[in-house]
This record gives sequence, structure tokens and C-alpha cells, in this order.
Amino acid sequence: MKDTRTEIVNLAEKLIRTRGYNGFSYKDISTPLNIKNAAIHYHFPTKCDLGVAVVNRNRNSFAVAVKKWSMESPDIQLLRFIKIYEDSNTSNMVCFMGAFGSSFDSLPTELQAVLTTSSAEIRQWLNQLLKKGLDENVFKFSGDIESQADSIISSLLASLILSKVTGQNILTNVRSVINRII
Amino acid sequence: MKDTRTEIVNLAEKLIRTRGYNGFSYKDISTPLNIKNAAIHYHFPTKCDLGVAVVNRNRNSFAVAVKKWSMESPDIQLLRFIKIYEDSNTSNMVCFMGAFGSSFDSLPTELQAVLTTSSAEIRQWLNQLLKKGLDENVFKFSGDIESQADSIISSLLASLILSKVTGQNILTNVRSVINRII
DNA sequence: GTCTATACGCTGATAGAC
DNA sequence: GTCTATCAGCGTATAGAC
Repeated sequence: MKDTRTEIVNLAEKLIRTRGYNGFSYKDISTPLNIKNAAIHYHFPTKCDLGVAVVNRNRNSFAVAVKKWSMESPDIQLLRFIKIYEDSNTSNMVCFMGAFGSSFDSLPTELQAVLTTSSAEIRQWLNQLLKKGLDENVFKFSGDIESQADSIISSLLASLILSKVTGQNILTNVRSVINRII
Repeated sequence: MKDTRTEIVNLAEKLIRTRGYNGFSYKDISTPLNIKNAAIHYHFPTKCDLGVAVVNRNRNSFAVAVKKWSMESPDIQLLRFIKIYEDSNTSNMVCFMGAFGSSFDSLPTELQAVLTTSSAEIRQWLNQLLKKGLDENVFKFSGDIESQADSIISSLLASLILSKVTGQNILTNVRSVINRII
């Protein structure tokens, strides 16, 4: 028996990552969970608070995972990172950055801020990983690290979106990007 | 003096590509244009019709542009394609595919269908361009054409979204993807 | 073509009982 | 914590006058 708060965030995340932040309402959460809208407002006073909670849980999960991987080889870590997106693809969801990002200008300032912070954290981690991989001769690529990192993140983020639009699995092509550097 | 219909589509496109399909209302169009909501409904009976009009105008513009470029060298055509996204970035907009795609499950079926068709058209054009470039020894890359095409589209689409979230110009990194094949 | 007027369900949100 | 009750405003959409 999970607690209500967690179930709300679970469903909110799923809704956000399939329908977008502006594409769901409190009813879409309260009805399936057999609770009332007021119960959601008890846990999350505003919709913005709920959105921030979804982002922060992702930030925390990522931080925990990354720490757990930290002793592994850079190429293994990179594959684990990609695995996150593969799992998202399997469950027909885009990543939370893509979900929020494409309607960025419509979001509350507080939500925008936490998204910007989160993107910086992910990019910083990948930058450091690529640098480590280069130093250890596990990765091989020319050009600067930042471009390579953004290229990888872009491929992953966009593949999830394009998989929805095209109806095909686009993520498989990311492998070719990775194979070029490993 | 432009006609109202065109001005409606212009503003709708801008709103969709900054706030998402579910992030704007008729009021966001009628107020700036100094018309009433009913006037919008005269031109576009439903919001879905308006969304479809935006997509179809993009499809048409693309088809016209591509035809105009058709006699040019593949590398020039590729740079012109990228220029479209650079212009989007300058005006702080994501591409229409990214804008609609990340909230795909919330869209009316008709809108989903035209988006899927549009994505197929763009991918097909780029596939043919890459093939032509390979044959003419203008492009050099290993791996299959489809993966390379999707990789380019992904980089462009995601760069626009990440530019919004990070507050930085991510699109510059696409150059490194292109430089690898030209 | 554009207007006024109107419909009406839904939206996020609050107050107060239990 | 969750409920009932209630809210004002907004959402898309329609009918009919001009």
C-alpha cells in the first residue's frame, strides 16, 4: 500500500511525459486514484508545486544513480545513462526535459528555474564522464567535450519525441552515435 | 494589410512553438489581433483545425523550399536545411515537430496523423539527400543512411528545446555533427 | 467576415466538516 | 489526510444579427 503522495507524483509524471504539463488536469489524477481534487491540493497546493515535485524527484533519482555508478568504467556509465532513455521509450514516454522544454514559455517561473538547474546538472555530469573517458582512452572523439555531450543528450531527447511522432523506434539510431566514440 | 486568416495562423504558430498546443487559448490570438474569438472560429471551426493548418503550412513551405534547392549541391542543401533551425533558434522557437511531439498523446487524432505524415516527408527528403551526397562523394560517413538522417534531425530538434531550457545556444554544436560528414 | 450574446463543462483553487 | 461544497474564471464552441 503506497502512500497517496507518491502515487500522485507517479501519475503526474506519467501524464506530463505523455501529454505535457498543460495537457493534463487534476481530474486526470484524482479519478484513477479514487481521491478528490482537494486531496491533491493538500499535498501540492498549486499545479506548479506538483510539476516541481516531478522534476525534483527526477533530479534526485539521477543523482543517486550517478553516485552508484561512479566507480564503474566511463563506457559502462554511458550505457547506463542511455538505458534510462531506452526504458522511457519502452513505456512510450518522452524524457521530462523534453516534455517540459517544448512548452517552456508557458511554465511558471519557479518551474522554469528548476528545469534550467536540472539541465545544468545532467550536462555537467556527462561532460565530466566524457572527459574521464577521454583521459582513460575509453572514448575516442575529436572536437570539444561540450559539443559531444550536447550531441548525445540531443540524440536521446529527440529520439523519444520522434518515436512518438513517427510511430517507429528512433532510439536505435543513437547507438550509432555512441559507437562512434566508444 | 494582411488577411486575418494568415495573421491568425502566424500567431498560432508562434504560440504553439513557444508555449505548446495546450499552452495557448483563442484569447491569446484574438486580443493581440483585435478581433473576437468568433472570428477565429469562422476561419478555423475547431482548435484542431487551427493546429492542422499550422502543420500543413509548414509542410507546404518545406516542400516549396526543397524544390527550389533541388538543383544545388547536397552539402549546400543540407546547410540550407540547418538554416531553418538556426532561424527558429534566433526567434526563440522550437520546431513544430518538437512543439507538438512532446505532447503527442494529448492531441486530436487528426492532428497526430498529419504530424506523422509530415515527419515521414522530412525524413524521406533527408534520406534522399544523404544518399545523393554519398553517391557524389560530397558526404562521407559510415553506418546506414537512416541512422545518420535521424541523428541530424534529432540534433536540430533537441537543440532548439535545450536552448530554451539551458538558456544557452545549443545549436552551435550541431555544426560538429555536420562537420563529421561533410 | 466580424460582431454580440450566450452556453456550459472544466479548471485550479479554497473553506470548513470529519 | 480526505472529504463535501463551492467558487470565479477560463476554455472551446455555437447561433444569429449586421
